[in-house]
Amino acid sequence: MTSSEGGERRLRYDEGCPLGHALNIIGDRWALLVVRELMLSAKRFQAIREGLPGITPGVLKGRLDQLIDAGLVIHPPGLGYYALTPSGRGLRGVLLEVARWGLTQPGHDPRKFISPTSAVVSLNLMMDPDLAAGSSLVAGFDMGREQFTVHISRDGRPLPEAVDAADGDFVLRGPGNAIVMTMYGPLPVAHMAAGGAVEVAGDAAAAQQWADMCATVPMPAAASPG
Amino acid sequence: MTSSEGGERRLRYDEGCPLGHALNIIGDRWALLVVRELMLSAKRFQAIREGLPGITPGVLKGRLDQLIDAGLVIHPPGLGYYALTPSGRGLRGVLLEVARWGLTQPGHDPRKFISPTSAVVSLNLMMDPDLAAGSSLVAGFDMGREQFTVHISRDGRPLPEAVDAADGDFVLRGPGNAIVMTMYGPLPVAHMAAGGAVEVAGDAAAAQQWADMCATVPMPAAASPG
DNA sequence: CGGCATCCGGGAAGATACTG
DNA sequence: CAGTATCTTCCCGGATGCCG
Repeated sequence: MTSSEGGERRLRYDEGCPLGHALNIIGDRWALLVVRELMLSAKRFQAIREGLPGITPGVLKGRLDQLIDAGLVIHPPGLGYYALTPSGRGLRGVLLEVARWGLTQPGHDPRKFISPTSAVVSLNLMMDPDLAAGSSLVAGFDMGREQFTVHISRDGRPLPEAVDAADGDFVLRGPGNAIVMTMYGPLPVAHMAAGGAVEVAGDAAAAQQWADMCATVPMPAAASPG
Repeated sequence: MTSSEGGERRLRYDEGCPLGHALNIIGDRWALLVVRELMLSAKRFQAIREGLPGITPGVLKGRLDQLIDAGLVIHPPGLGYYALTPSGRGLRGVLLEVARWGLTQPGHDPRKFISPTSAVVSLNLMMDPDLAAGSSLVAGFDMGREQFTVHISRDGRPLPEAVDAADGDFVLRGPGNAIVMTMYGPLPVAHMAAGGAVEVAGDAAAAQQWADMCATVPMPAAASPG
């Protein structure tokens, strides 16, 4: 009962299929969301909780133990944080593919809580590589406890990095929702800033340039004034 | 209680994140495996069950109802079969991405049951597009009740099709496991056929050519003779 | 206070038997 | 063949309490 127990005991799809095997490991409730929260940085128990509204300490502990047993997460004794292993980081493509499909499904409401990590990870879905390729813009996102600096790779993909203090050509400050609405919503950045949803520091034009490199999702009304 | 109930009532991750939204729809136990079974053809209740060892009628019915409510599956009244909608077929990439990751995880045992559909879907993971591109080979897989003919696209991807009677340059007959072991295992096709695991009809050399276009997974001992 | 362990209630999943 | 009915088991979610 040290914490290393319960590996693949439960939820066993008794199949040779790699899909079944994968789902034996990451098919449990909350599992993929826990992985998402750790995708960009190691975190302490409480920090993970803050990104997963509704999860209880017991369930989170259980899921973390399972992920540790499966080799996706490590928890160095005495240091008190949790981090992904290479196996866990290998789930990035899965996360993005599932989220990409989720975007196509009706009922998606971006006004609900969006965790800082989630907001930054979804950049990988929204940013258009063709538009972003070659850009040397650096974005900063300050969502309170969690802050990120995002560079752009040569082929136009965002390279997020968790930092202590967000920095870049511009910095957007606000909750995850507001940041997402500002970057992916139909309204210009200046309008969102004027509305008080987010605070823009640095080069406001650069912020708008960045938003223009991202796909636009329609907001379910109430976001755009008549 | 017609069958249209229970949409997103349960398992609600109350998030705006597209990942959470997706998992609200396909995060339930068995859900993705049910989708997999329908990926290549419409099926009747009992046929779906045969591809999901361990599922009980009640659970399968519940999952199908949920998928119907979510718009991923249709069940034309009176006809008695279930089929994917375009939304459901859109999960193909998710299935493959998850399975691809599953292949990298230790503990994967291809000797366990592999459903016919699963065996053919995994062709998308194992076939090397560079090796297969330009090939005009057509494979047939006869796994009893379920049979498939597989062409190869110009860019080297397999194009499976469920058929009544498998046909092609060669036809492999046997259970899913044996077919998978023959195609992706380290041993030559002729050896597997001699061992009685599978039966090869048609051009045996073509069958070996096909196997050579696929990646090889190591079998967990007992498959390769000392 | 953060990081859990424990206890309890509700409900989904598993097993089995049965019916239209 | 396509489910339904029932019973049991066990996970999830909520609250509380311990412990460094």
